[in-house]
Amino acid sequence: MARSFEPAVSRNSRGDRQNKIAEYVLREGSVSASQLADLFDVSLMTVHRDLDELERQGVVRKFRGGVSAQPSSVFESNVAYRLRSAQAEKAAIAQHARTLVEPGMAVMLDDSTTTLQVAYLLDDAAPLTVITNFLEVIKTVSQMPGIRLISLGGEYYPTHDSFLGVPCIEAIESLRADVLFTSTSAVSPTHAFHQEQEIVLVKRAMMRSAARKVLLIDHTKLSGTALHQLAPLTDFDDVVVDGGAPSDVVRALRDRRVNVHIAEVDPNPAAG
Amino acid sequence: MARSFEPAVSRNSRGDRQNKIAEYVLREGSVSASQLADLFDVSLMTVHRDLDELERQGVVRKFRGGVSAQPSSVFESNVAYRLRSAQAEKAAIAQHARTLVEPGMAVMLDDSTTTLQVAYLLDDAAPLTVITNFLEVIKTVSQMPGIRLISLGGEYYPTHDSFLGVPCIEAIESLRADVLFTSTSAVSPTHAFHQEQEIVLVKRAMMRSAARKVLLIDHTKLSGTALHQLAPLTDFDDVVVDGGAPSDVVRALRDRRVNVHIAEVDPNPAAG
DNA sequence: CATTGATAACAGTGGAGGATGTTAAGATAC
DNA sequence: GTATCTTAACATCCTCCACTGTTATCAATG
Repeated sequence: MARSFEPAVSRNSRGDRQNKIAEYVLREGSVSASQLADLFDVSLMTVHRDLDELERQGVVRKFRGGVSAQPSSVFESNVAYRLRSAQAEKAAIAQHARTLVEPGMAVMLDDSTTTLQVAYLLDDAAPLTVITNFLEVIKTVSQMPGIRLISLGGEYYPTHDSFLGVPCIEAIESLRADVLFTSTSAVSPTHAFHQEQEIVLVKRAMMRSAARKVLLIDHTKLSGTALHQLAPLTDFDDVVVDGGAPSDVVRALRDRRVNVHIAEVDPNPAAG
Repeated sequence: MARSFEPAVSRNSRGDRQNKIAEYVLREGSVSASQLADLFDVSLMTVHRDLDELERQGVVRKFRGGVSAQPSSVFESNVAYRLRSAQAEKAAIAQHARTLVEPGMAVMLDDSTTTLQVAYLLDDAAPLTVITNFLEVIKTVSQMPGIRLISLGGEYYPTHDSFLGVPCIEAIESLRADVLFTSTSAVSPTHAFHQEQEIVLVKRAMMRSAARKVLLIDHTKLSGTALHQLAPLTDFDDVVVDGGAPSDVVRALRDRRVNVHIAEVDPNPAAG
């Protein structure tokens, strides 16, 4: 009866091609739709559909005849692209996070793809209480027998697939968790940042309600900033990054008394 | 882009056969597994799997060599069986409920299969706010563009697939809905009942927070009772039943000033 | 101990839905 | 106005997964 709690990943050929298209566009700067159709040996219609998808994700910008890399900042596009493909790193970080969980604990998870990876691994940590506002985590954990699930209510935000707002914060404030796993979109050497006000308020509330606060960050998010400051890094009891983090950045963090853990990427993820 | 929000109904052959098996067992009282395999022309293994499923639903009881109808009370088994098959009635009731919804409203839905049917129909009522504690409704409505979704948090109960408890009630109390659609497991001529304390508390909170309270009841639930009293029927602004309701029962309700609506079952549901 | 029933494990099958291509209609640049 | 690009709509194909059957092992009855 050991079910798999992995996500239902869409067929690879499509995602693969989109990744390659993104890579190509980011490298070349700009390219025509028909060129891409030629290059990847698919119809023009399929290229258009891929480009629509990539544009929706903010990786490229369409114009009549083709696409270009998001002009506002090539760096950001690059980040956006990398975000979609740091799966192995996130899995490694999640594995490390999993070791911090003991049966009987109350675990709080915020809405991020990294904490979702953690959720997939909680199956055999029962008995456990999981608290979250992330619908994808809710769907996953609700299928796990032996895990008590507490949903934080609130208004549903389709862009994050999670519940936010005042009702959510009030729900958080009446709970206490043993450990919080949270992620964010950028960290500087001193602070964690996020671009959305609503999310920042919820994450802060979660931090107030958790005994141990763990920040999960893949290395593509290091050395950046975003609009809103979330918290100083020293407010977290642990910061888990993957092995791709530059050693000087890690050293700088440790110099500032940040408790950094390095999660090495499993070189052979198939042999589970 | 008009997607269907119907449920992913499992292939009919299986459900059909299970219904027929349930029917047969309830009629005969007891039957051997090999008889059933013969009768329905499937393998013994399949019969066992069906019987496991039916036992899980509390419809039959397995013993070595076969199954019998749940001996504790044939009546209840019968109810359990009917509950699974009043789909057409529930759909008709949901259609009627749908006519009470206007764009712009805040609609509250509790956790019941009947209100889930209502949720399926809300797609084209946008803009709309939907408030619910039922995970299946959350999954459905979160896919509907233009509908604002507010999740009531709380502890997840796998048996109901919904969120209950104090956090849920507190969330309800800080909201106000224009209309509440609720269902329950049994109604007498005077009151609505439910067998579980937790559910009753949540439903009562919902009733306090809704301007208009609508009770949705298929006729198999009429003239019964359950452990806990939920509310007098006159507390509801409307009670919607399907056309299968006995006319004397309907008359009795109306004599007691209950505002009963009859939802006729669509004789040709395919021609939508 | 023998016989029958129950379950576990693996393989085959069919159907549903997603992805792609084709065609035609609509939009936009020149 | 024309040519080119884009999108909508439909048909087709393919893949995944739930369902079923078969076989083999395990449990229970007598």
